[in-house]
Amino acid sequence: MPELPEVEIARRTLVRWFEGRELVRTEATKTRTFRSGTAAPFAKLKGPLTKADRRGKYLMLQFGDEGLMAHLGMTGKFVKRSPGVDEPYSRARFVLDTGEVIHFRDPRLFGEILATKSELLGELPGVKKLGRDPLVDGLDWHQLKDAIGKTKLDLKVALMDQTRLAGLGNIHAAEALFRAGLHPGRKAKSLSDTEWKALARAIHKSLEFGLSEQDGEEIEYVEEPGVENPFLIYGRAGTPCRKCKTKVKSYTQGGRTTHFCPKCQSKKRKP
DNA sequence: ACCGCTGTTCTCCG
DNA sequence: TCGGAGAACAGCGG
Repeated sequence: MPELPEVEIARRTLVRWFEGRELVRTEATKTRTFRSGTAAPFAKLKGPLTKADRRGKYLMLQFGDEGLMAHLGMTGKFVKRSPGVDEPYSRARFVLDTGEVIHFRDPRLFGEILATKSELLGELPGVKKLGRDPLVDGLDWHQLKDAIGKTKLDLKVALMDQTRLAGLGNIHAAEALFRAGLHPGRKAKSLSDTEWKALARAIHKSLEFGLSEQDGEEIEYVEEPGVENPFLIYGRAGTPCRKCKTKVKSYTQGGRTTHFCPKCQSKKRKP
């Protein structure tokens, strides 16, 4: 259920898994995962992983001239398994020269894989429309203001609009707003420069935190019983705010649940 | 049994 | 053209 940090970790993990290895063959199960394009280019993939890029929540892998776009959707993830071990909800498989298999596992099928010529990866719809990526392109407060400062959208909705800014999802948009002390329902165009600066910093902090949280040998997003919610505001409705103890509230915004602290994130503009 | 969900895209409407 | 709401995709867990 990935946002930028999880996708970036997936990218790094894939690079590690492919290091010094060759892709021997691919296998695809016929599902919605391959909803665009044709099967032929996917079947052709082989050899060393020559490039692994990420833009927003999209992964773009290259095996020489042949490329692969992968989007994890809500429940997609890559896992590496020993030969012969089957993986529930495996939608695509990458067999390495060691015999190990990297599975694209995706129960809900919101994710997508598309193979095409490497040079066409950047032209794919979805990829092409992406806005600035805070890690790949950098994001200072001027750039942030340029990206979302003109829209009438609610601030949180604007932050999640992948065509304006690529990579933030429901969690990290909420986290960044909490760190910046901004109400998610503020209009994006109403921010003061002080607030833009705070928000730009907060975005970087949230993403950094996400990256540090997720770093590990295996990409693992599964919530385990007893493991505490690592986020400052996301998923904390009804519990005391970590900063001020005020009861955290939530409401629906752009079809998604937004969590915020009414005291720390007042609607009042800070000049 | 019903609801919600770390996402995207589409449609319908004003 | 923009923005808002709702649906669709599909499985699982509370």
